Amino acid sequence: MMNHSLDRAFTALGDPTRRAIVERLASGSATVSELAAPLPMSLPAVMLHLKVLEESGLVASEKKGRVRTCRIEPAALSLAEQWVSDRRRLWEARLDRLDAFLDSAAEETP
Amino acid sequence: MMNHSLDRAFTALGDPTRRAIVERLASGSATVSELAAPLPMSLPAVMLHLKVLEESGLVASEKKGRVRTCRIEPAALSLAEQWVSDRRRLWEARLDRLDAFLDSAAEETP
DNA sequence: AAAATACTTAAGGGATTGCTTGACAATTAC
DNA sequence: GTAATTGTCAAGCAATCCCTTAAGTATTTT
Repeated sequence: MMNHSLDRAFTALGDPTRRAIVERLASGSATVSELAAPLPMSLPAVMLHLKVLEESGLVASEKKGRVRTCRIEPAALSLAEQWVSDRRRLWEARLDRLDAFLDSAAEETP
Repeated sequence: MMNHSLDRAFTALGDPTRRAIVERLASGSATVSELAAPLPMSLPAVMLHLKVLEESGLVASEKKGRVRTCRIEPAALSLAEQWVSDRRRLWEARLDRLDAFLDSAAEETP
């Protein structure tokens, strides 16, 4: 499965500026200017980051008048979260089985 | 907090080859050659991906004789998972509060 | 000791990323 | 209607990324 949307989601989250944007949006919607205000870069640069976030599906936005308001898209976050969670659980299940094996082996040769 | 380790973890997971490696390792440790076998690229290329994964903390490895064996490092996976989870929950809690507000508002003007 | 195996390092090249500045809408306020 | 606000587009540039091939090193195997 050539999962393009996970590519984009994880790559988007790999940049500290974009994570800061997601962090800010997690506590409520915000306009482009509001998002840009605390960031140490030009407005066009922030726009580019927002574009990446939108293409990844992590963020959505609507323009009303001259103001664009952005919000989290929880489904995409959930997808990324799930991928990591599934792999970690699979690995940990393996470890559990190994522990169980070692324990039973120890019982047999006390 | 300038979270460098999350940068590396998410960026690492943003590449499909590296996700394929993590996927493979989730179901058990493997040598470099075993990891490289199904991948459509040269061995040195795979080594570079492994280097990125190790620097991100997602994967660890040990060399015994001439064979390097790689394994998942669940703590780093957990960290990434947690970051996404926390933001999603924060956002969803907001949505819940909004629903509650709309419900109570509807009760007051029936 | 020679050959095969398993990995590693180095050099380089083409594509992508993350910014910048400058110019240009489109909308709202005065 | 003029000016301020808010966002967008375009060109360009330095750094990084992902891969290649070629040439090693270290460890078995025969």
